[in-house]
Amino acid sequence: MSSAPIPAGLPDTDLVRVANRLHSISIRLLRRARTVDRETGLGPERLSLLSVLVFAGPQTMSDLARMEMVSRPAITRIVKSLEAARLVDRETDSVDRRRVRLRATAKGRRVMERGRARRVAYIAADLGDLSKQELATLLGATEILAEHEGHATPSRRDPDPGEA
Amino acid sequence: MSSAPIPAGLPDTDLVRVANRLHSISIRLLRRARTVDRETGLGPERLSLLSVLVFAGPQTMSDLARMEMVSRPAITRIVKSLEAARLVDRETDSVDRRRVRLRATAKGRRVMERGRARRVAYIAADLGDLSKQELATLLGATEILAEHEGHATPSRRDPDPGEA
DNA sequence: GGAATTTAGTTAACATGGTTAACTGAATTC
DNA sequence: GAATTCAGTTAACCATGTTAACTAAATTCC
Repeated sequence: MSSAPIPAGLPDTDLVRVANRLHSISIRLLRRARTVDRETGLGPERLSLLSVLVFAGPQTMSDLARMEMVSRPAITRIVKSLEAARLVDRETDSVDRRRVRLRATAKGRRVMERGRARRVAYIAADLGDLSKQELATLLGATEILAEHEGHATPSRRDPDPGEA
Repeated sequence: MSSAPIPAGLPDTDLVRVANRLHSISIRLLRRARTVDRETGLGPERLSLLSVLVFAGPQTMSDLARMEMVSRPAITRIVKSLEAARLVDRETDSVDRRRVRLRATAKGRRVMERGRARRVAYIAADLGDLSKQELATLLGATEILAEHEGHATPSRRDPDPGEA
């Protein structure tokens, strides 16, 4: 009963079984990890946007909207509040003056990094009782999945992964 | 470049590396899977609540609030809209008439199940180009993680390096 | 070169979901 | 049986999402 059943209509193959488990596991893992985010004083949307700027570097408003898969007005507002908190700053593009380049400030990077450290520490603590053997299997599996990210099938019209 | 770096302040052990990778992988996996949820016509909160009722069976308002980690008023509102859509129905507890038992309707179960099938199919398609060998590793890893769910350590407070 | 169009971003009006505080009514305690 | 506790709702408010309409800069095109 540790895993949810294969959804009706899908074949019970190894591939589907893995997909199904990864799905359930990811949901629970993130749900738990999220509980430590309170200490950042930021909601999920701001944290996510900040994380894009920290890990993917400076971006324009439209870049962020695409990456976060939300509308530009939504980005305008979130950026505004992050600027007010001095976590992000903006600079008008000197070539195309319509464009705005957003960057995480040093404070923004610090907040982000500490938040992620808390999450990862939390997850690690949660995995703490695994055997050496099990850990080795997980290391291999996460290697595969992380590698797989790079050449993920662009088969569908999915816009952009984007961190967090 | 496939995985995010270990957050500053954490030791570079296998355990932390696995935790870190699981974190990044889960974020990206769910973010992509979520894109197919549009077809359900429901937002994330309603879907999540419906999924609890489908997979964990009937629950009271307070149960749901606890499980979803939101306030009871928030649950009241979401349940109301799910009832309006005939995805959920309520029944007053005959013993304790303060309590309300919420259940997914047949329609609710159908919507939920199809939504999950779409997600899992999407993830499976995304993993489609893995080798037999890799798939075997993932199968083992997900088995470990799914098993591990049961006895998750309710972590105590982590050492806090002090934010600026 | 200048009008028309496209592009980047903002503002406005609105819907939804989160919160806390205050309320209603049922169950429990004393 | 009065006081308290408990389950759920309502109200007022804040944050975030949307679309439509706007401003201003860049580009197209005659």
